[in-house]
Amino acid sequence: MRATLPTRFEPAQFEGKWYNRWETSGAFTPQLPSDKPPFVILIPPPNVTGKLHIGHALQFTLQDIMIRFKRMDGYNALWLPGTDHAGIATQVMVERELAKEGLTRHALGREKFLERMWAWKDQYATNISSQAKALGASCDWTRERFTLDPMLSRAVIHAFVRLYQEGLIYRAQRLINWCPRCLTALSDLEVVHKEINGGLWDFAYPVEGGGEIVVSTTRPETMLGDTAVAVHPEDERYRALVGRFIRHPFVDRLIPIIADADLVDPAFGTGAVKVTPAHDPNDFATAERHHLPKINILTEDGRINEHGGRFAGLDRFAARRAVLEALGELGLRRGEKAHRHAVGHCQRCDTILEPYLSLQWFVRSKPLAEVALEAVRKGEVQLHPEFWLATYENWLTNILDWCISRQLWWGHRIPAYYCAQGHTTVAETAPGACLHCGEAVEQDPDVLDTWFSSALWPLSTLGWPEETEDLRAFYPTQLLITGFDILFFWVARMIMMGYHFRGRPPFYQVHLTGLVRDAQGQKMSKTKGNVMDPLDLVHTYGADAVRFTLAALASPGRDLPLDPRRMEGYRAFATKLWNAARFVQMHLKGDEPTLEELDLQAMALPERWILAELSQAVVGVRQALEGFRFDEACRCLYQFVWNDYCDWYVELAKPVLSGSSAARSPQVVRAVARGVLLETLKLLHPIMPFITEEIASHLGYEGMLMTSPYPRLRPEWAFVLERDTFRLVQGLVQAVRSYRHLVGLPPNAPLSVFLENPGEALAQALSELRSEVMRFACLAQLEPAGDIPPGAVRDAVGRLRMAILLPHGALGEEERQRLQRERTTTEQELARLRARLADGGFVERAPAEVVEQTRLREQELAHRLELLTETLGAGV
RNA sequence: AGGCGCGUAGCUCAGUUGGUGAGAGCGCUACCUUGACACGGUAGAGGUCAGCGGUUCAAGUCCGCUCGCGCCUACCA
Repeated sequence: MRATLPTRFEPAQFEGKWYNRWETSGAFTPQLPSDKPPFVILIPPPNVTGKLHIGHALQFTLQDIMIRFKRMDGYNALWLPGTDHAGIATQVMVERELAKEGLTRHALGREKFLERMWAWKDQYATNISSQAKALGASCDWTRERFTLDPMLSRAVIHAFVRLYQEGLIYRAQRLINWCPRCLTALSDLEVVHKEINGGLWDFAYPVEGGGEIVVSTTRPETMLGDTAVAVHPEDERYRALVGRFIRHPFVDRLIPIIADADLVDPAFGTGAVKVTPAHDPNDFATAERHHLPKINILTEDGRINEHGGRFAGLDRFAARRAVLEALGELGLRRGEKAHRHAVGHCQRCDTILEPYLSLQWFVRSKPLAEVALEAVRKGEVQLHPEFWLATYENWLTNILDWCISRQLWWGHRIPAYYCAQGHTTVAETAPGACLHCGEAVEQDPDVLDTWFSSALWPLSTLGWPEETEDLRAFYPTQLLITGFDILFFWVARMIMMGYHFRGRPPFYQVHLTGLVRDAQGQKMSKTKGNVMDPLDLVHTYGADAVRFTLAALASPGRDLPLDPRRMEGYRAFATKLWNAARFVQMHLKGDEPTLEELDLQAMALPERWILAELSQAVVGVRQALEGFRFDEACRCLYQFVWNDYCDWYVELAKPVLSGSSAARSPQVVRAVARGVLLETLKLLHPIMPFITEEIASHLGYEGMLMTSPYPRLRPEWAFVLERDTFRLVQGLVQAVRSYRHLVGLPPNAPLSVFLENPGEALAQALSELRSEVMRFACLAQLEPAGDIPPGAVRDAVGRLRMAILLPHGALGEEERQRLQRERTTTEQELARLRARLADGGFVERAPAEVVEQTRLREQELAHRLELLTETLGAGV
C-alpha cells in the first residue's frame, strides 16, 4: 500500500525526485511522427552572461504552464530550450575576468580568447539549465540549443548570404552609434536615451570679408569637424551671408554658409546652425544634400584625431573644455545656458555614445517590415495584450536600416571576404580567392549583431535551412511568451525573418509579460539591492509556491509587484492542499471506485454539489489558460480548493468517514473525496507540478499527472440545480453563525432555527443534510416548516425565510442598531429596484432575463425587509 | 513632441462584449488549542470605483475633457 503523506509539507523532499522521473520518462520529448496536433514553444534564450533572474522565472513558469496544459490536453508538446551567446554582454564579462589577470583580448589573440569564451559558455549554460529544472521547466533537453552551435551558425550564415544576394543586406559608410568604450557599432535599438543636464553654448564664427555668425551647440568640440554653417533660406537676418565663407579659427579650412530649410528652424537659438556631417545624423543628411565634406575628428576610443589640429589627442570631454577656452581667448564666446536634453548611452556599459562615421553592414529593413506589419494587422500573428499592436505598428512603419556588424570577436563572423583590389565576396564557405579578380582574400573581422541570430531562432533551432523533420513538424510554432521590452529587438525581427525565409510566421500567438518589480513597485536592480534570486525563493517557499505566485500576479499588461508575503500566502495554499490530501488519504481503504465508475443517480447532495463546483472550476481554468489569464486560473483553483473542497466538502465528509453519520455511503464519500481531489490535482498540475504529483502518488494514482489527460467538462457532473440548492444551505449555515456573533454568543452556544416554507428542493436537501447543518451551524433544533415561536428573530437568506430563537430571548441595543442599519440598506435597495421596475424603459428594453432577475431580487428583498421589520418591531 | 498604459477597500490587484446587490489575497478586529491543516477555523470592519461632463432604460465598464503616475518611441542644434 502507498506510503502515508508526511505530516509536514516539505517541497525539497520531493521536487528533485519528480523532476528526474519526468525527465527520464522521456515525456518532455515529443513523438515524431505523431497524430497529435503540435504545440510548440521556443524558449526566449537567456543570455549566457550569468544566472537567471526573477523575470526569467516568470516567463519560464508561464511557458511551462502552457506546455504542461497542452501536453496533458492531447497535443504533441515541444518546449525547446536554449541559450544565447549575447555578444557584447558576454564578451564584456569575460574581458572583465581577463582584466583581473592583467590580460586583454588583444594580448591573448582571437583564438585563445574564443577558447576562454567557450569555457565561460559551458559553465553558465549548465547553470541556467539546472535553474530551469529547479523551477520544474518541462523542456525537451534533447533539443537544447545554443546560438553559436554549428547548426545554428550555419543558418545565420546562410541567411546573411541570401539577404546579401537579394540586396537586403549591404555595406556602407554611414553614421552609426559608436561606443568608445566597447569599441563597436550598435544598432539604434541598443541606444538608451537619457535626459541629462547639459549646456548650450553660443559662439561666433568670423565671416570672411567682415562680420560674424553666431551658432549654438551642445557639443562645442564638434566644431573642429564643421564643414558648413546653415541658415534658413527665408531668414532675412542671414540672407546676405548665404554663399559667403567662414575662416575656421582652429583648423585650416574655409567653410561655406549655406541655406537649408530642412535642417534649420529659424526660431531656435540664433537661427544659425553649425554643420558637422561626420558627427550628427541631421548634419550628415545636410551634407548629402549640399555635397559637403564629412570630416571625422574622433578616434575610435573617443579622442580628437589628427583633424583636430592642436586639440588632437584630447579626450572628447577634455576637448570640449579646451575648445571653449580657446574660443574664449579669441573673444568668440557669445554666451551659454543650462540645457536639458536626451543623450544616447550604451545599453551595456552606459558610456555616452558618439554618432560615428564608419563602414558597416546593414539590413534594408523596410521590405521585411512591411510583411511583418501586415501579418499582425491581419491577425495571422496575434499579440496579447492587444494594445501592443499600436506600438508594434508605430515602430515598423518608421523603421530604419539595421546596423548588424559589431567590432567584437564573440559571435557569428561575417561571411564577407575582401581582396586588395577592394572587391567583396560574400559566401557561405570561405572562397580560396576573390571571385572577381582571383587575388587572395581576407575575411571581415567583425561579427554579427546577436539579435540577427536571435531573429532566426525559430528557424535555426529547428534545423533550417535543411528541410528537417523538426522544421516540418514544428514550424510555425504556436506560442511565444516573452517580455514586452524585447518586442522590437526580437519579436518583430523574428516575424520579419520567419516570413522572409519560410513564408510563414514563426509563431501564431505572442504573449507579452510585464516586469517583475519589488513589493514597493520598484524596478529590481543590483544597485538598489532589491533583486530576488529565483533559486533562493524556490528554497524558501518551494518551486510550486513560486510558480503559483508568479502566475497569480501575471495579470495581462501589468507589471508584477512581488511581495514575499504574497508568496507566503501561496505556500500556505500548498500546505492547505497537502493537509486536505492527508485527511483524504488517511481514510482511504483502497476499494474506492473512480468517479467515472460511480452511479451518479445514487449520489447524495454534497457529492453532486462538489462535482458541480468542480465542473465550474474545470471550465473556468480551461478558459483562463486558453486566454493566457494565468491570474484567473489561479484564482479559480485557489477558490475551489480552499473554499469549496476544504471548507465544505471535507467537512461534509467527516461525519460519514468518522462513522458518526450513516446517512451516506462511506465508500461513495471516500471515492468522491479522492476522485475530486485527483481531478483537482490534474487541473492544478500545470501550475504546481511537484506537489500535485507527490499527492497523487500517495492517493494511489497510477502513472504521472504530467501525462494524464487534462480534465474536461462532463455535463453529467454539472448538477446546476443541486449546486444552487446547496448554496442556499450554505447561506443558512452562514446566517446562523453570523447571528451568533452578532448577539455575542460563543461559537458553540446552541440555537434553534425555524424555517418557513422552504420549498420542496430545499426541504428535501435540509432533511437529507439535517445533522450536518445542525452540526455546522451548531443548532439545538432545526424545524423545517414548523410553527414560528413568538419572539424569534426573523430574517431571510435568498428566498428562504427563517427564524432564530435566541436563548436569552432579547436583542441587545448594539445588535438592534446593526439590524436597523441592515433594514435601512434593504429598504434603500428595494426602493431602487422598485423604481427601476416601474420605469417603462427598463422593462421594455432590458433583456427579459435581467428583468426577471430584478423581480426575483425584489421579492427576496421585500421578504427580508418584512422579516427584519417584524424582528425589530416585536420588541424582542 | 508623439504614442501607450494606469488611477477600484490600509497594501497589491481582479472586474471579460455596459445588465444593475462592487470582488480576491494580504493586512486589520473579535472569537475559537473543533482529530487534515494555527502556513488553521468562524464571523466582521473597511470603497463618493481619481475628478467633471455626456451617451443609455442601465456606466467601475462606452465617449469627451481635467488632474496625477508610469512606460515606450523621437536627429531639434
